[in-house]
Amino acid sequence: MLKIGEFSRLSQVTVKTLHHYDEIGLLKPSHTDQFTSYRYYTLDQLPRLHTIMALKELGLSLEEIAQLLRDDLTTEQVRGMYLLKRAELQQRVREEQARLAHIEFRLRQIELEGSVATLDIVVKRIEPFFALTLRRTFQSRQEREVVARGIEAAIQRGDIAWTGGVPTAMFYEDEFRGEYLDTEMVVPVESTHPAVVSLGDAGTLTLREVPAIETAAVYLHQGDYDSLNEKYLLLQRWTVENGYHLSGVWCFLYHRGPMHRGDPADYLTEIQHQLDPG
Amino acid sequence: MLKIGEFSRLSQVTVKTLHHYDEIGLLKPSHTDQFTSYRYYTLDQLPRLHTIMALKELGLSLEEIAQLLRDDLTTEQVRGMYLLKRAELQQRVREEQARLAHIEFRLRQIELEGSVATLDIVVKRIEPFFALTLRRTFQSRQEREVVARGIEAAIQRGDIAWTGGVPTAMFYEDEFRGEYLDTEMVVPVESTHPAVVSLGDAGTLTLREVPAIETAAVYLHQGDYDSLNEKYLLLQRWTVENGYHLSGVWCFLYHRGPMHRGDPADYLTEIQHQLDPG
DNA sequence: CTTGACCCTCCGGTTACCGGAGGGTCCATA
DNA sequence: TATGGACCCTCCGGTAACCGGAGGGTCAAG
Repeated sequence: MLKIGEFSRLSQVTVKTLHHYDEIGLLKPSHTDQFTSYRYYTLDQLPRLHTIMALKELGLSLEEIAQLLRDDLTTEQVRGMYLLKRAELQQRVREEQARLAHIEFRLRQIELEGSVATLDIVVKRIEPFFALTLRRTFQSRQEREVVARGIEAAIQRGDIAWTGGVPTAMFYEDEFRGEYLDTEMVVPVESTHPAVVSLGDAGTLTLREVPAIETAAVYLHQGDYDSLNEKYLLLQRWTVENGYHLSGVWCFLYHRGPMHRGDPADYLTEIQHQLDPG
Repeated sequence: MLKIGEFSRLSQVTVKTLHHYDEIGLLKPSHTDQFTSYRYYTLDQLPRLHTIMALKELGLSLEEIAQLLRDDLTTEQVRGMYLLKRAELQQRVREEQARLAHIEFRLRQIELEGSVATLDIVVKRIEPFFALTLRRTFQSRQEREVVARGIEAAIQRGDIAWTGGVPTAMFYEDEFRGEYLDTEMVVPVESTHPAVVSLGDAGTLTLREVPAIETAAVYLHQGDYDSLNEKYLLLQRWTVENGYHLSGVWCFLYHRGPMHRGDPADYLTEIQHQLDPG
C-alpha cells in the first residue's frame, strides 16, 4: 500500500493529477480509507497509469483513454480509434504547417520592407447566397459605370429590393482575355426576389444562387483604389508562398465605395480570391 | 451603425465571439447604448476584426493580439514576437509528428500481430538521485547473485539505510564486450548516507549521484522474466521506428522482484532506455 | 398593439489539470 | 504522551476562447 505521495514519486505523476484521475474514475486508488479519505495505491496500479500516460502521449483525451480501458474493445474498434486519431493528428500537422508558412511570410515581409506591413489575409469559406447578376466582358471602364448606375437607379426605383447585402463584382480569369475582364455584377437579394430586372439599355439582371466558395483568401482594403493593384500582387505572392493556388476567380465587395458618395479615404473594399484545393 | 447581428454576418464571426472580444477589450463596439446595452458597430471596425482573425490564424493568443494592437511596438518587437511564435509552432509540429509516429507504430503492430499489443512506452526525463553503486563486468549470473545477496544482507544488518527507492541494475553497452555486460548495481539512498559500504567478499558499494537522463524510453513489464528479452527487442524496434536513438545505456528497476519473495507472476520490472538527443 | 426576430446579462460548461485555503492525519522524536 | 513537521484531505477558483441556454428586454413591421 502506497500513499499518494509515494505513488506520485514512483510514477512521476503529480498528486493533483492522481486526484483528478480518481475523480473522473480513470484510476481509482485500490483502497480509500473511509474515515480519513486517504488514498492508498498498490504497485499493481503502476502499469495502468503507465498505459494512461502512453495513450495520453498519443494525443488521446482522458475520455477516450477511459473508453479504451473500460470496455473490452475488439481489435477492429481499437484500430478504428487509432485511425481516427491519426487522421486528426495529420490534419493538425497540416494546420500548424500552414500557420508556420503564414508566419514565415510575415517575417520575410519584415526583412524585405524593414517595417511591419499590415497585410492581414484570412482564409475562410464563403457561404452561398442569392443575387441578381449580370455577366459580361466589359470593354471599358465607362461601360461598367453605365451598368453600375443602372443598378443604382433600379434600387432607387424599387425594381430591386435591396436588403443591404454588399454589392460585388466577380471576375473570371480562367483564360486570358486580354485587358478586359469577364465580369459579373452582383447584387445580393432574397431568394424570393423576382427573377429578372431590366436596366434598360444597360442590360438585364437575372436571379441566381452564387455558390459557396470553399476556400477563399480574403483581404480587406481601406482607402482609395490607387494601391489596390499593388495589394492584388502581394496577395498573389502570399497565396503562392503559402502553398495555395489561385483558381482565377476573384471578386471585390464594395462595403463602402463610390456609390456611398463618401470620402475615398473611407472606402472599404474586400478582395476575395477563390483558391483551388491543395 | 450596425447591430451586432449584421456585423456578425458581415465578418463571419459569431455574436458570442464579438461579446467575448468586447468583454476582454479586444474589440469594443464603437457605440453601446447606455440604456439598452445594445452594441453598435461600424464598418470601420471590420479591418481591425479582420486583423484579429488573421493573427489568430497565426496561432497568437488573444492576449498577444491585444498587445500587438494596443501598443505601438517597434518593428523589432513585432519581429521578436513572430520569431517566438515560429519557434513555438516548430516545436509543436515536431511533437505532433512524434505522436503520429507513435500511433503509426501501434497501427503497424496491430496489422502485424492481428491483435492489440499492449506495449505502452512512455518517453520521459529521469530525475537524478543518490545511490550506493557497484560497477563491474560480471562473468556469470551467479556472480551477480552473490552481489545481490550481499546487498540484501547489508540492508538487513543496517549497513545500508535503504529508504525504499527501487533497486536498479544499470547496463553500459557503449562498446561490445561479448556476452557479459558492464553492469552497475544501484541502491538509492539519501545523499547524506555514508559513502562506502562493504559487502565483504562480494565487493564494495560507493555513494554517487546518478545523473539525470534527459530522455528515456520507459516500459513497465509485468510478470516473470521469460519474455523480458522479447520486450527488449520490441522496445528497440520502437525507438528506431519512432526516430530515436538508443545510447546503449539502459537499466532495470526491480519494483517487485525475486528479493520480495512473491509469485513471479507479480514481478514488476521497469525498463529504461537512455536515448540520444534527436 | 402585437408578433417575431433580435438583443441583453448572467450562469454553467468545456479540458486537464494547478494553486491555495483551511483543516485533519501520521509518525518519529523529545 | 505531547509535539512538530511532513503529508493528506476537500473545496473553490482559475486557466483559454468561447458555446449554449435561461430569463427577460427591444425593435420594426404589419
